[in-house]
Amino acid sequence: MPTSTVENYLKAILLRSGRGEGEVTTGALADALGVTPGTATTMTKSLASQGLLDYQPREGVRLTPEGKAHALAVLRKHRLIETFLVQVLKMDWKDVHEEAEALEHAISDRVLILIDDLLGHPEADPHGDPIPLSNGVLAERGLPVTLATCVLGRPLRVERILDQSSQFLEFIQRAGLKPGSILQITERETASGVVHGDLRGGAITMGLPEAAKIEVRFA
Amino acid sequence: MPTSTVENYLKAILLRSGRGEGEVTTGALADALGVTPGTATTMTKSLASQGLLDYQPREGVRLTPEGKAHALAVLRKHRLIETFLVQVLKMDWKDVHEEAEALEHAISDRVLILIDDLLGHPEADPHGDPIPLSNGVLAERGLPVTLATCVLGRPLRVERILDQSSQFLEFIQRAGLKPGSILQITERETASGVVHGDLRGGAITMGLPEAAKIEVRFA
DNA sequence: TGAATGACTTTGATTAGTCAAAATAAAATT
DNA sequence: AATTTTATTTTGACTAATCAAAGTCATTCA
Repeated sequence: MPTSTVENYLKAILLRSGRGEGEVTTGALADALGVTPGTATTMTKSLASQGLLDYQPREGVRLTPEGKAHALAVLRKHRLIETFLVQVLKMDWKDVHEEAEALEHAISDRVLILIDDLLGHPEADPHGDPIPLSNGVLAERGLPVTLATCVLGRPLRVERILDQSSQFLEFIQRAGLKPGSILQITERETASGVVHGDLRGGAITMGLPEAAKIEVRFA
Repeated sequence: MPTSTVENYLKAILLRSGRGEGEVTTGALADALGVTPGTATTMTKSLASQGLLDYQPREGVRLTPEGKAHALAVLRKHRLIETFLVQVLKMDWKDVHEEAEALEHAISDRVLILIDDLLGHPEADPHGDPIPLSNGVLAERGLPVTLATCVLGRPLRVERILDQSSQFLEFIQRAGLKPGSILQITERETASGVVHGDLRGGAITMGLPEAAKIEVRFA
């Protein structure tokens, strides 16, 4: 029974060790968790001694199989809870991340199964992020296509929003870009860093970094 | 933002300061929370210094208005969560207490309002315990009538189960004595400590201490 | 009334998680 | 290559919550 602090560290490492080589620096961890670098170093050493991750001083950390299993279980809880909050409690889309952050450490496996059943075993949460299966398998797709990299002039469906900050989600909601929405990109000006698109309902404009946070697929 | 430990102390004090004079001894608290007496003393002093309760050494503690408001808020969460787990997630009756114990510290007021709406503002949880209102009013009834004190031969409706241990709840379930059930007591042998009753479905027998934990009202 | 009993409190120590600031190592710059 | 910058680690200290064991009261009981 790891503490919620431990769970948060493991989850943060999992989310940051993407498809790349998977080494996460203590500095990045400290940033992600809002603690000082020294604290992150201390904690990683402690987690390493518990067998949850491998740690080479000044190199970074990497989850062990055991640590990864834990992290995936927490991520599964988080995403199922988000889905539950939106679909059953009709909670506002931009608030669910924060709520799930607290609940993921308090909900038992027993309750999680009931929630999963009630929801009909969803594959993705409201942001379009895939929900790990209970056996720890996370359906990771190939290289993601985003509004910053997609071809111009073809209809696209929004698949996933890669930034969970409520500020960004509010923009997404205002612009009508939730997962499932259909749009196409008309112009991309790399030099000025601006992306233009067409959406049923009107034209949209956003910056390149923002466009890179919206994953799409051919509609 | 009190810690969950603080919330547990406040709730335990509230539940134990019933209608009596309301002084709870540190020893009783230690028992209730499963800590050593010394720990309970230390904590009560700390809570007193935070203005959540009044503490006279070797006398006991009593909630201040502020402490009581906190405690009632936690109790409201606990009982609404129990109701939610049974009614929405169809969780087994005897498991909900334990689950709610964890969730009551993690669920935000925002989510609680949504749950309360979804449930239609229930007045009592599945055990029949009254749910405090959001303004802190707790509908306490007069002196309770239980199977240990009720008259014989009259139809009664089970109102409330006063023991939340899963062992006892399992007996309640087996016997068909959930809140709402109708029965009558046919015989009470104080000397041998046994109570006999009739229930649609058959006769029941239990000990006096057990009978005292089942609150009833004329059907 | 004067010990004995039991309840409560103190004391000293421990664990988890954290920070601030000093120390060190590696990388970048000149 | 020497120096500066930046990232990381160490050190010492702190808070919340806890325990074990020693100390203190007040009450019973003889």
